[in-house]
Amino acid sequence: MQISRKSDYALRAMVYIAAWEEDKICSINEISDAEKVPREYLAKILKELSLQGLLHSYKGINGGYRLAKSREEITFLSIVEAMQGKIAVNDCIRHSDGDSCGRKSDCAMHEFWLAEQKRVTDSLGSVSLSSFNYKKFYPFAQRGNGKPVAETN
Amino acid sequence: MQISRKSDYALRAMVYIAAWEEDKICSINEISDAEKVPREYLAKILKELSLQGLLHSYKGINGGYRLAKSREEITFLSIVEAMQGKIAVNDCIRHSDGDSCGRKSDCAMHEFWLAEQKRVTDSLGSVSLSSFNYKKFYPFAQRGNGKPVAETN
DNA sequence: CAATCATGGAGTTAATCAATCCACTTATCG
DNA sequence: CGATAAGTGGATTGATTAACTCCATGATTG
Repeated sequence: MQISRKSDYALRAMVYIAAWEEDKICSINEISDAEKVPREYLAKILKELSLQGLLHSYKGINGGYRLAKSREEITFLSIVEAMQGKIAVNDCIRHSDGDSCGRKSDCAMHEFWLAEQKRVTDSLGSVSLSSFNYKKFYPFAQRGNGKPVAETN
Repeated sequence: MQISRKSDYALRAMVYIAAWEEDKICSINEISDAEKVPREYLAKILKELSLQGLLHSYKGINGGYRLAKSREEITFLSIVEAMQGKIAVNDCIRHSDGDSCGRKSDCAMHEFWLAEQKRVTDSLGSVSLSSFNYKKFYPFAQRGNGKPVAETN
């Protein structure tokens, strides 16, 4: 795998959006300012996240993004995989089309990496936008139109 | 992190060498043939592994490499880190010089990645050349000059 | 001294990451 | 209607790195 900066930006953006009440629409500028992520790059990322079904986008003035699913449904794994494709700890695992790493079934490492891989995906898959504790970092999470946020978990 | 092919080759080579009795010297050619790793590339890798103190090298005819430490002392983590440097799951962790990812202490993700990181290093650090079950893949591991191998664990 | 090994350095190729620029469209508000 | 502020799309770039490859040199042993 290796969590790319792109995934990192995506996670930060999603966590940021999730910190607000559900119907709040966050613009690219707002997020890039808050998270100190390059504006144009972030635009691509948010676009991709909506293509992947994690965000809804709104055009025009007052446009922006909001979550397309509930916070519980959006795991860190789903965000990372939306950015980088399926996670793979190494080549041996990446092309798991039977012949894995070109060493067929006699690859001494394959089984080991599979287990390692599972450990990572399980871990990233177990954290969602509702279980992640963002309140600590986003005091505004309690603001908005009065509706407190993340009461769902 | 991301386990590079280089690390993968290094692991395979180390596992191969560890499968033999302790005083057996394995040449680059032998290992590259057995593990189907590009000869010249493997040469660099083995060189580096001996610079890192994991292998001893022997020049001249009948030269090659053997383990520089006991199998218990050589963990997968130490091999991977010899190849790629300290493992880091992402940028946020990589430059952990206080200011980590440029977001100082208010980085919402830092703590999370640190835990993730620890999980990975603990895991790779818990497997050594003596605990890894290579016998399954290397029937010759019982050959050699009669001394059976890996009785140490 | 010749064969067989490791060593060292330079160079290559391809891919990928992390952007950046800019022209275009869309929606709202006054 | 028309200015404004938003997202969209495409092209392009610069830096870095991964994964080699070539080859000339030097050591060791029989």
